[in-house]
Amino acid sequence: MSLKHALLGFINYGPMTGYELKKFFDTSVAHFWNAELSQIYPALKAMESDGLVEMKVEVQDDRPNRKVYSITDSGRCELLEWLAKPADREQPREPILIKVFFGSSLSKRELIAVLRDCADETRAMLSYLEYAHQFVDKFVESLGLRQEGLFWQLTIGCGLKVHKAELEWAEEAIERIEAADDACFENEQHGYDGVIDIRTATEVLDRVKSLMPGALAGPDAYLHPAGDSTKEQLPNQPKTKVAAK
Amino acid sequence: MSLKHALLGFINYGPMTGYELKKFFDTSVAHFWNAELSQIYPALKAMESDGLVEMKVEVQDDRPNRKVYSITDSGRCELLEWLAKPADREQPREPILIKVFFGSSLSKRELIAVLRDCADETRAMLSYLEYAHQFVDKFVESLGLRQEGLFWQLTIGCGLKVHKAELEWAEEAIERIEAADDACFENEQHGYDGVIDIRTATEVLDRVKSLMPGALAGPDAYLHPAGDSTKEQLPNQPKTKVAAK
DNA sequence: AGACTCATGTAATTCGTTACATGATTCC
DNA sequence: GGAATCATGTAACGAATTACATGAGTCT
Repeated sequence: MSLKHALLGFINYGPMTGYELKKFFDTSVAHFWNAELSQIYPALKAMESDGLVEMKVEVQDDRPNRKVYSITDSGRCELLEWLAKPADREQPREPILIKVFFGSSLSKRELIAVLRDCADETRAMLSYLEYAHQFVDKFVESLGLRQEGLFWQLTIGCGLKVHKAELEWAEEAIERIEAADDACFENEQHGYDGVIDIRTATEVLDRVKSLMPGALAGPDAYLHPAGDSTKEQLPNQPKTKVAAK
Repeated sequence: MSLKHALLGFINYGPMTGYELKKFFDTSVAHFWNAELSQIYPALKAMESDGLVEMKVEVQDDRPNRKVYSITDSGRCELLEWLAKPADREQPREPILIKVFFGSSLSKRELIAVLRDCADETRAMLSYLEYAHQFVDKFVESLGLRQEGLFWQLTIGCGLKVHKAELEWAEEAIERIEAADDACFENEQHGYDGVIDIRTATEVLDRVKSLMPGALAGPDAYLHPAGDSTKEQLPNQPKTKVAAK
């Protein structure tokens, strides 16, 4: 669970309330992690009963009381341990690619509209990140936190690089689709039994698979760790199934 | 819900069972969408009662019966409508960036190890995608489906571009961190009250925000749609909050 | 007058993963 | 003999979003 560790990370900067945590999330890690208050409050409660954080109520008369959370030794330990572990990846989910994948069902015009929209959103994201870059500079300067600045800017740099690549792809895709033969589109009006005979397709799938051993066994199959090279196999050396993880 | 529409997309190619759908998922869209059988089966049931697909049982004696789903007119309509709508984006969640963000708590060595691991996984992903590219070529050729090939390869092209960018970033980040001052690391042993005074930080946050109007109002604030330019505002022209979506 | 900020939450629902269950057949 | 393939599912759990609830104070 990354959320709890992200919260721990912020609380490790100094004691905070849930409300403040939400603010920091929105102004710093929003481009790669989001959290709603309705998720933060229960998470803090759970972390408290796990002994990772401690809570103190600050009474206020004009406003609702504040519940200030600070990190415990156990929490700091847990955080450091988690940070040093290799990061696990979330399953990527890109609705835009589903649309492109089944693009043959759309008209050329429609598919291009979808991609243009995607490109626009990506451009908006890039503007945001450029702004965020300057923002962090000013924030870091005002508080005298040059050390943290390096890491914060690295995460923004990642976003910039990746989204630039995405934008380039979308623009290229639009060009390629514009150049494509009209016969590629709106093919839903093929025969009623579908574009593909599934039995045949499944057989071909299996045949191509056996021609390209290891192919599509999942990206993990292509990992050849530097350390233990005992049980790992390269895709060109077929044997049994490649087990990883 | 993209899953149902992805399923519809495949069933639109031709009638299939849940089991076959899982196979097609794993060998074609796995790099941007995953689905478990335990999710596919209930989804198909729901789609059937929604009238998007029809089911016919194919009795088999040696193996369990097959439930073959085919798309209905209503389902095809729903699919086309969904495909033509602008794609919504999933909230990105990148645990690796959380680790980099809080990198000052780690030692230089530890942080670099985490990033190297990330780079390795990205390289594995790239190998997988290059393999997948060839796989699709052979598959498309064997079945005579040049039209679909264009779209399928575009999705792989996206993965290649984006992951290459990610890898480049990781390699650059490692260099930058290696070059960084030692004082940037393991700063958890600062004063007990934390690295930052949260009250001050919050004030600075607000001040920088007011200096950079529109900043960090979220990426949507940077969208200037070509069509209706009435209610949209650019970040340089501060007014009230920018509402979007 | 209306919206936004501060400050806390709960409840319902959706989406997805992991684990469990069954059982014949076929491949190594 | 053990694993994988074919073929169906259910149940429990976890993560995240959306909606609902409260209420004083401040800003425009």
